Amino acid sequence: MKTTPNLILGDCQEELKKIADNSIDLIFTSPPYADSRKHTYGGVHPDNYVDWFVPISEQLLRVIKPDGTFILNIKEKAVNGERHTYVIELILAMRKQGWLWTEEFIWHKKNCYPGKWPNRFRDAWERLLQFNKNKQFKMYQDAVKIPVGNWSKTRLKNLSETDQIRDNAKNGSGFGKNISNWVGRELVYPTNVLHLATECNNKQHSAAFPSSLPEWFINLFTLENDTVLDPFLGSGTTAFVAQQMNRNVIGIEILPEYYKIAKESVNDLNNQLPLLQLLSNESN
Amino acid sequence: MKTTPNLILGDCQEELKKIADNSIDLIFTSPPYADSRKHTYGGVHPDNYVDWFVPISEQLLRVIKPDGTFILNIKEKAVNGERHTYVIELILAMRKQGWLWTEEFIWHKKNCYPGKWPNRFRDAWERLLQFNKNKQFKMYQDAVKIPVGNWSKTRLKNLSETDQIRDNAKNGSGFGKNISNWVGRELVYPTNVLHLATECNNKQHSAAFPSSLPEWFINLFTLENDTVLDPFLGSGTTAFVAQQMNRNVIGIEILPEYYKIAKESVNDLNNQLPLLQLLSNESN
DNA sequence: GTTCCGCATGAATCGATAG
DNA sequence: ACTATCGATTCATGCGGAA
Repeated sequence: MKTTPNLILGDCQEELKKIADNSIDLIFTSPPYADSRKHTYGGVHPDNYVDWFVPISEQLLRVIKPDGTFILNIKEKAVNGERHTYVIELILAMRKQGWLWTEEFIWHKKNCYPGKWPNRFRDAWERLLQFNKNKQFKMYQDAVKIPVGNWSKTRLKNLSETDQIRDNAKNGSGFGKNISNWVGRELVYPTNVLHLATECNNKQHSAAFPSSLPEWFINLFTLENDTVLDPFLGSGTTAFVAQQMNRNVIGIEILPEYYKIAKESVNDLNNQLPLLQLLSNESN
Repeated sequence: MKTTPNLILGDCQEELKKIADNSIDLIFTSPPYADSRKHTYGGVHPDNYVDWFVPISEQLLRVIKPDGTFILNIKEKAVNGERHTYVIELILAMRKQGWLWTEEFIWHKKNCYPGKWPNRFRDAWERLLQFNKNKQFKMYQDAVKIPVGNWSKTRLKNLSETDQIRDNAKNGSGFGKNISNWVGRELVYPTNVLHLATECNNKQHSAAFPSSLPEWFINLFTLENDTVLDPFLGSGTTAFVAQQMNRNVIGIEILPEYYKIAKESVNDLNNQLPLLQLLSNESN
């Protein structure tokens, strides 16, 4: 039974306090990056980022189930010619709080646009930090198996490497269908590097991450009817995907304009459920 | 003019002291990972790793030129179900020494070690931490340009005006990336994600990393006749490649058996220079 | 001379067992 | 209780031999 998503307009620092202890199976979020969305979120300065986040992660530690998982999508900015250290300092601070730093996944952004700076290349990856409350946690590895790599040797030899990797892209034209033919063949477990396009399907608003990113972790760490929390909802990608996957959703967003977008996108989903579920099945 | 590689048998902690200040253009090294090569290197315990490395990085800071670069290939182990924090603590410690943490490249290992565990997937990436002495450093970006991939070719073809507008609005920095500038170009700059396979199958000496890894950074950060240092030479991949690329080489290795392998491989190179240069040109 | 198949081999990690 | 060792698990790669 699917419940209506619980989308909350408010400051997550306050709203999280209203959530019960040990009630969340998965937290997936992409907090506002330091100093980037200055005009929208008030712009947390990199030097203050850890102090700003630690009270929030303390609440997250309280509300997550003992066998739940927290996935934090984050990447440090280059400040003054250096990578800033607030992310790695945050890891150390959260461990002091009691979080276990279980793993670090890499999101390799395949299709970011070319760019040039005198002293660095395009940043094509982000961290997906996995934190847990305990060493034992739920993980459904079979839910994210991928086709065995041998196909590159045998069948798709003529295709270029970039073409072969395009299986993750949503624009399932062309080779997407070819790959689906091989899915039934043999499946292997993936690695801790995710190849995903940055493209977002939503035409109106650009999300911070593609829907396949939360989708992958929701599959990996939750079952249907589990509860997914995103304390920095943004335009609502996590909530939309989780709802689509028959998970319970709690989302918190401080900005009315983003909240409105998220709310509408989830409402659309509820109204058009049959169609969208069909599409989702097709894309699998 | 190429000089004979200066390969030194000894403890780099001592041998580094004999190298002149501000004399090295690029340091590329892959130190023994914590607790791994126990049988060979004596196995630095993860908890002691930072204390062990800091005196070495202090020497490296002394010998590197003001506009030189230090690339550190490293990855934390999983200890007790968690990723250990010695790598991120090392970054903080080296910054206190005066190093700038300029960038973090990702080496995505296409063929990583197999295995299955209840709580994690296979580890398919390693860090390539870039440190510099000053904000201004030498970087020859054109030397590592890559042919534009098929994906971006098709993407650029289909690029609509709204796509450009949306992208400019997204980063909002006013640094509008004019995509049309890239149409028709043969070569583009790479990103900070490197996609390489490990060379696990070389008969005699299986290197920790493929030769294309040091090759890429040597191209990026040095010119011919510059000096490359590897204080943990191992089987000598860095020295071999640097010598092949007409760079001066200093390599330090503490273990006689590895030292011997490195020495022989570089000697082979010197004797068969014409052939190997031919091969190297062909592989480019 | 090609292509194909079999096979050994890794910067691994966990859990159990032994001292 | 804490540390050290060992077996089981798993897959991309490149070599060598065979068709």
